[in-house]
Amino acid sequence: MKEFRRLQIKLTPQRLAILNFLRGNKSHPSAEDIYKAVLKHYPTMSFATVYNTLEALKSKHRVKELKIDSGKKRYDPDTTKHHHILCVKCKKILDLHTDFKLDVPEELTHGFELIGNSIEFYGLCRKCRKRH
Amino acid sequence: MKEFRRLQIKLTPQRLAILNFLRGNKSHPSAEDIYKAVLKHYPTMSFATVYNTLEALKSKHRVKELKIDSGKKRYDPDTTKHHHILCVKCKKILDLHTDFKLDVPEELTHGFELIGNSIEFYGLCRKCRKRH
DNA sequence: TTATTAATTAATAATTATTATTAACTGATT
DNA sequence: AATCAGTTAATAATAATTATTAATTAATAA
Repeated sequence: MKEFRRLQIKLTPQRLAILNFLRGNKSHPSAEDIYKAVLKHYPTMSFATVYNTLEALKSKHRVKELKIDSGKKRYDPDTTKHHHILCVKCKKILDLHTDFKLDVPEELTHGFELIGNSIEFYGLCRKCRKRH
Repeated sequence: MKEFRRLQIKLTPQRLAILNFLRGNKSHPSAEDIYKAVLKHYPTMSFATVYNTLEALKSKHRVKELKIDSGKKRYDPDTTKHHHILCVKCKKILDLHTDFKLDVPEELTHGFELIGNSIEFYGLCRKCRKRH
């Protein structure tokens, strides 16, 4: 649909399926999560297509890759500025919509041209706290 | 040496070699970087030992695992509170020793018990800026 | 609408990073 | 010096991701 036309990438049923799964999704899924979910409705989906599509969406800033969960990438369709909390036990990720001011003094940037930043919080979610 | 005795893990030449390589090292090496470097002086070193030792040092809070570089873990022997800047092109990581106050309003934590946080900056280093 | 073409799919192989297994070995304690 | 528990290192296994490529398909132009 016109959404994809705006993205300047080809509209395919596979991509539509992935985008539909991601739309409004707050679970911060991994590539595997996406693959498994979309597979149900689209049994010929391949892993390569998931990665291809994520790459396309990433390059169009329609999805953000999170590095918070070491070992695997997690994806977030919400590209507005916000941060995350990871439960170190169950690996659940929740959003944290607050704005933090991070002013870096020029003399500490080592000559870097700063592009962006990300803030992650680590903790124990309610369920995992109960389970001791 | 007594350093290791304090760590309550056995002193072995391999571990000593790894610790010596890490000591004061500001390059934020990956496991492979460490392996290759130590291999020069210690040709029987195995990858498993690098990972074992890193695990041991991590559990004793003598080294911190960084998730800033997606796809691989990087390690930092400086465990004092500080942050990092990653060059998105050459993947160089530099330290940023500034303190940022991150007060998270209770009502936004989703019931999480917060343990810690980390802040990463992304940018282009001087060299990579020049190389357009 | 159809033909063309350039991008995409999906099967598969390859790669990269990490973890697991285990027999031989070795440092620390007795 | 002997014992033993922890460690090494070779290797296999796993997990996540990227690369390859022939067949397919969406977008565009005729």
